[in-house]
Amino acid sequence: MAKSARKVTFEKVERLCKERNLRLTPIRKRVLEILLEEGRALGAYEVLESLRRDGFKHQPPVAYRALEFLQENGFVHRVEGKKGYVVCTSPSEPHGPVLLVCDSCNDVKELRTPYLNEIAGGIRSQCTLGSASEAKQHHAGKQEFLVSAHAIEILGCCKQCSEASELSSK
Amino acid sequence: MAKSARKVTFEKVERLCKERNLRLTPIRKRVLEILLEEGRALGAYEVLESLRRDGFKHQPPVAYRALEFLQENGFVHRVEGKKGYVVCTSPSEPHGPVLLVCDSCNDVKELRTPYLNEIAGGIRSQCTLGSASEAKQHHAGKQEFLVSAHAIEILGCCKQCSEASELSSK
DNA sequence: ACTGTTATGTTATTTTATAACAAAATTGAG
DNA sequence: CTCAATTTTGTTATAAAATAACATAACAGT
Repeated sequence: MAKSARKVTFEKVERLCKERNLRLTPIRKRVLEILLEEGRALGAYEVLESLRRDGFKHQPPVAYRALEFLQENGFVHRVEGKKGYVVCTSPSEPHGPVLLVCDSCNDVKELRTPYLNEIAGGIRSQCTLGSASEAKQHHAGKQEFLVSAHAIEILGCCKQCSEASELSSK
Repeated sequence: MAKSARKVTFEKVERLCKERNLRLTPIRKRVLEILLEEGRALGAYEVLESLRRDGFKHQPPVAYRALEFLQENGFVHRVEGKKGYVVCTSPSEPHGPVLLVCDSCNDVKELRTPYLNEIAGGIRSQCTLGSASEAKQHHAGKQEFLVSAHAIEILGCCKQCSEASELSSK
């Protein structure tokens, strides 16, 4: 993520916290910065190590609590497949993420919201039907499955890593 | 999962192993059975506990190795959000799963393959473009992101649990 | 039967995550 | 401001999930 984009995101989160009366305390702010600076999925213990270098307290709960706060309020996403966390690129309203996760460098790119809704909507609409009897239930106002959230992680190789491996194989 | 469906799935995996010269050893077979019997996402240590009850060896690597074998060959899917594993309902050819995961009972329903491909195709087609410059790269045969796999997990509440909580709230 | 390969047995350790409770800081009411 | 309630932080300890490493056993092909 470019430096200017980092700043924009950081200020957006600060603004959102004020609007919502959330306390963006020094630890929470620093954890957000750490994630913004790295750009890739960071594990809680990697965050912890950064906190240690910055002179913050660095027992596991310190990082986990800050990450929990940021995640609950939609400022970061958990990357399940990497047991890590990345900054959300559109924190204005909560959403399930669609993440492109690079397997070699852990870089994460979040797909933009309009497309996200397209996918999520498609999934949601499919969840309630599929056969004649299920369609009937759907019409009766019953749901097969009540969707509350989703996690979509696409694994692969980012542009940088593709190019790097192309070069090295020559 | 109904008993007959379990049997069908089990025999399908046995057949696939023969076709592909894979060794479905007693441990691997038993782990598959355990997952089939439960139907929901089971953690490695839950599998291990079942193995122990069945008189099998039950150190962690025993379960992890069997699960790794089953996963690598497309017979089970990992449920990242639950740190668990479920049996794949269409193991004939490898695919990234689309899973409906119940948050209260860990029941997992895998969406059927045709729909899966629809989603996956949608995601794949979106990965290469998005802006004019990216579209150009696409036409030049370059990819922004090379997709190798995906994990799509929809969280929510299954029918049984919805009905149960409806009853208890009356 | 021999040999290379694959799978299992086993111990130990690493990595990830949370429980529990005390102390400090912050907020809001009076 | 002062007090009480709430939230956040500090800290210790432990739980839960996953893997490293290496020895032994089983198997497959020659």
